[in-house]
Amino acid sequence: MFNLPLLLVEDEPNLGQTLRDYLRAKKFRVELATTCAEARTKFNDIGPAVAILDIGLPDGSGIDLAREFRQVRKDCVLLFCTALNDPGLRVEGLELGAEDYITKPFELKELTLRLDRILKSREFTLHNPDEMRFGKLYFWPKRFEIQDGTGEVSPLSQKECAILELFLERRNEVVSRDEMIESIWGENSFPTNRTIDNYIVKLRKWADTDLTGSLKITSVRGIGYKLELKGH
Amino acid sequence: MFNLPLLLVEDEPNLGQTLRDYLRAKKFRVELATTCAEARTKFNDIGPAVAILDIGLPDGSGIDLAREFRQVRKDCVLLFCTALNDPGLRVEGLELGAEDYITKPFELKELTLRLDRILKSREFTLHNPDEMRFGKLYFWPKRFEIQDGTGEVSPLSQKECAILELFLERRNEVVSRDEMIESIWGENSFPTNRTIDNYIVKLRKWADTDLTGSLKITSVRGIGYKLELKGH
DNA sequence: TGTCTTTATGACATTTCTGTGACAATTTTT
DNA sequence: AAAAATTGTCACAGAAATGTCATAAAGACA
Repeated sequence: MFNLPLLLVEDEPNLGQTLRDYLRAKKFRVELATTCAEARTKFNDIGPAVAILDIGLPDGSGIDLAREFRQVRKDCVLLFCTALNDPGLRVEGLELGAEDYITKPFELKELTLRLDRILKSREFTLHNPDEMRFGKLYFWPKRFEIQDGTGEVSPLSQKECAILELFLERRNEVVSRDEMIESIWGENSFPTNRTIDNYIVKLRKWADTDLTGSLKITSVRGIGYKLELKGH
Repeated sequence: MFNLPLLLVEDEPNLGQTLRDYLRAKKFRVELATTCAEARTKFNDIGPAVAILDIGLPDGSGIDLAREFRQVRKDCVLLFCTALNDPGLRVEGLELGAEDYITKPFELKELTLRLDRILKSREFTLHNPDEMRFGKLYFWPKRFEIQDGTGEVSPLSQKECAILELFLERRNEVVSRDEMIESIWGENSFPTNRTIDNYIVKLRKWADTDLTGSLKITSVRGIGYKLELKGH
């Protein structure tokens, strides 16, 4: 149903894994991190639409983490969950734009009820973001525009847009040709492989301008392509 | 600004009055009740858009109260605030459709932050403005007039107005032909593509007078048009 | 009624997109 | 090492969408 990327940051292994499994059963694409450092890496990997953050982490505070995430991805749903029932902290979290703040102990059901409520109200926004960012690439789907690593903004055609959106929704994952065709051309249309390759050529023009060379469209022979950010 | 009717149910006099004053300062029309009985009366009196309920009341539970209110007024925003940090109760409250659940102690700021967030998501802020501005373009929808980059004011026809309004509501975003037709002509009318193109021609006459050339109507092939302000 | 505006449409030139083939480069298989 | 399969890239042509003008129908207004 959803398949939204979700980052779960929780240092207590037991709780973390329980939550992860539970959220996966709820059809989220969950990555679990146990430290701030790991959280940063995985944040860049999956570009989560939702982040559930423990506040007390071994190498830092979830609040600081949230602040960083906010800068990168404005529309990411932030949710704190912590044992500290400290009014000051709660205010700080909410001022940061956190969607919610759950105090331990809580029941799994409470978490999902709160999540459901948030997601319901933001369903449209989550699936129609104004801006998508990946490395130095900025993409504005509603504007049909992209900004490459050099800062130049260029218009995109309908198809270019659709393909780029696919790649950014599934960043770092391989998207097969069949999936592209089905989701963009529809089942009744059968473009040549060359057609897709050509759009890849075009998209590479933008991706390659990330001068660090960390953003790449890689071909996976016989399957399809992936847009990946290396070196994090 | 808001002046929304709000029912506050809190039996502790000190906290109740503080909250009431604070919320009044925030431009809510607040009624304070200290018992379930009083709450029922005042609920019927003011028909609140928001109800903030303490759970532990002298003559009953805020949860039961909420259940009654829900039946009468489905769209009322319910917000529990209580000293009991009981996961079971929280779940019960949220299942009832409560918008949020605050645990004491909390800061006033937290309450308003949460309120703001809820109200924002319900978009109480919608209104139709007298004046819309974009770049050097001024548009007065109620007067059917536009002022272009040269300062000249011109009258607009009904359709010109409607289309311009759409563009200004969604500035910088692509508006599809279908959206325009649906929102302006209605679903039963099927104007030719040429029809829309021609209105675009007319609107461009105004947009192009922004001599800096930063205001433009751009076509996105196969989709529609966008009115964009470049260089900002 | 006659004039003026609004609205819708058609004709035609122009632009842009899109898909494809040709061929080179690369990887895999034999 | 050669052959086969896949992918990278370019250029091109047909198709489709758009830009623009002229024009006709339908109202509005005096």
